[in-house]
Amino acid sequence: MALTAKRYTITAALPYTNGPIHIGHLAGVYVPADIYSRYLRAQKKDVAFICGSDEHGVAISIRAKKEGVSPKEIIDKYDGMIRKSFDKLGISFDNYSRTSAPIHHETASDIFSKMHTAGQFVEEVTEQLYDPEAKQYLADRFVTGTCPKCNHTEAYGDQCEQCGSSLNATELINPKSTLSGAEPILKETKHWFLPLDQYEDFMKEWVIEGHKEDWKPNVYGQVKSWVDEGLRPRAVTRDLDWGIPVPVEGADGKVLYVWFDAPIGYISSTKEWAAKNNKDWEPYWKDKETSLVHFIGKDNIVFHCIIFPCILKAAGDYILPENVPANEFLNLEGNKISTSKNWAVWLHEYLEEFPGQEDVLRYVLTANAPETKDNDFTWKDFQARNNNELVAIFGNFINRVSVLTQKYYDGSVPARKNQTPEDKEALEKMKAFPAIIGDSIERFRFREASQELMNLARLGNKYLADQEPWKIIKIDPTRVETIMNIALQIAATLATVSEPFLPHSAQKLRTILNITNPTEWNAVATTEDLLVAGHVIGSQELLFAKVEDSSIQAQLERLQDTKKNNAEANFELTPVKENISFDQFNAMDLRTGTVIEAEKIKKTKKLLNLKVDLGFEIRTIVSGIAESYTPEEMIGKKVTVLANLASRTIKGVESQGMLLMTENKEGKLIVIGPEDASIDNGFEIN
RNA sequence: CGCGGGAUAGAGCAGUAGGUAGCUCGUCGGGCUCAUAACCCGAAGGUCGUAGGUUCGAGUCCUACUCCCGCUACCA
Repeated sequence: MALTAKRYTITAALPYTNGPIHIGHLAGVYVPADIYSRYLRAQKKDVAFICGSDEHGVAISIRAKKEGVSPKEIIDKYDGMIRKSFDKLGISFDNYSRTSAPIHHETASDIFSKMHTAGQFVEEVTEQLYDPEAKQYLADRFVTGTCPKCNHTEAYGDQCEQCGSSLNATELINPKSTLSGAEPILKETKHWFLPLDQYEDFMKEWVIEGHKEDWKPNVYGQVKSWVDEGLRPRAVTRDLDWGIPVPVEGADGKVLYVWFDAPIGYISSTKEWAAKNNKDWEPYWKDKETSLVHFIGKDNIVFHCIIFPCILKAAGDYILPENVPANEFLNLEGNKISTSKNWAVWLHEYLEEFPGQEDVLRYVLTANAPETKDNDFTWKDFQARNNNELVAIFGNFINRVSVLTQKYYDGSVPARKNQTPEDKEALEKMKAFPAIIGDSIERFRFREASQELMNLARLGNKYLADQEPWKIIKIDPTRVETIMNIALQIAATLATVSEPFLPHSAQKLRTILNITNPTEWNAVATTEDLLVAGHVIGSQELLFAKVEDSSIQAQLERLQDTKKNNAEANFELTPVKENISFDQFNAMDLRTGTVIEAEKIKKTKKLLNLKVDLGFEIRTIVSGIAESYTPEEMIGKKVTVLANLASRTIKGVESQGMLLMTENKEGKLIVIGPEDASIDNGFEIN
């Protein structure tokens, strides 16, 4: 146990107010952060658990434009929704702020100004692509056009997904802005850069040397790779109209980059909290005896482990994070969670559909948390975890104890008399649990901690099964008093140690046991009687409810519907292209052929290397269909080939033609080929 | 392309100084009946991603490769 810090500042990644909260966010960040914070409070530590809505950035601005509303309407909607659902789930933030709040604008501007005055930024004028219609500078990703290498017509400004080449947006042929469709122009713009290259020594000493042992491998490895590659200056401003104005003269139309302002949101949220509670915020960010911990998802590692710490370092007299326990990602029923595809379990919907079962979600997401690698959330697993663990092990133990106590003693806790070695062993094991669970939590192993919690309930069940009070009561009623007393002590221990994981259930359990002052976490091991003899427990009720097949079925059906709806929504016939002359048509040489060999091109997602028999010769053709067809499926397939397309070398393979394909509603590519078996290879199509 | 993480029983995971492969759920068998058909005991089930190497001995160290995820591209 090494909770030596004087106080703790715990942050959870600021949710982006571009959509509601889903299970991925919860499993990755909010549930573990909440368990950690609740545990620290149980340890009587001084804790500030800080979060807030992240409301700036280009995505919100674009979304507002598309929906024809103001950015404020978007952020107000989701900020409200997110707050409410967090609250219902029992995420115990000490303060939840928002980056559109005046205090945040002040704080972020202030930090920027100070750094600017101290000469901590580098100014640079660069040429960037600009959409004259949308009146906006464009990130590379927002430009599409024809790939100069493979002629793919839908290459992105940074990379062509067909041939895999990295591109510069300026290289694209016929570039188009994805915002307005206009052709982007180059325009000069000035930006402020944080010279991260000057912080390499600092990063090496602080993380590479200093946190080799205590940071998670995924976090440490990621940081190390960045530092080893060499850090480059990073722009901290953007040309946008939505965000915090750059507080420097001549910076009209520029705002702070969201990744500069968002983490500062932790500081402003702390300030807001301190002001409300008549506290001083500064020790929580500046006192060396404060332990700062950031809970985030893996996509955020570089910002929280490199950029933000460098900002804190540059801003002066701030502390650095003690640990950044980033989690991996959670998938849903085998597919990536996606806000835009509505492939998610939304917290606000869950709370309505599973009323009173907030803790079930908390438990399932903890027990199956993506701590070391991506994990999969399935409704079947959700049901199993609830019915087989929470209900069958934890809930059932409590019910057994409560029923027997009511039955034998009218709810009054009996006294402990002569103890057998088994009794003593059970009590000893029980007393060890707070430390065991605490140790796991302190090492950020929440999955393990939740299993230890369950093991305590198992201990209770086993003790009852071994001692068989329902049998002994007929032979030796005095002995049963001791047995039930011990079982009740275990139940009371559960009431204490389950609180960080299952706060609602812990409360319910306290009601069942009629506990008003629960034994403190660290006192369990030293307290003789958590429930004293004569204490009258409350009325019997079930701690957890079963999840029926029907409600799981309903959730699965909804996901099926989502898939269907997505397919329908994305289905859009492209308009007919401009007319071409007969000669142009005639210029294309289309031939029938048969695939005779097919293999996946290594290190690519989509490419197959095909050998196609055209009758008069065998062609090598590279085709981007690997996500729709396996090599085995392609072999023997009749296909249509554009035979006189200029050859291209893709991934080192010379492709001599192109297969004709179409795409179905699900996005699967379908080969267009002659179906009639009488058609031989090499025949012309016209 | 580069870099990081992961790959261990049907599923989810431990295995962090190299020495006979463990846990939870599920499955099968048994016991019990206080308990939400709950609980307790036992069994089956793994060539530890692939191929080499170091070693008396490798899930654990080295090399190469394969697959999944992420970062580089503001989705935790």
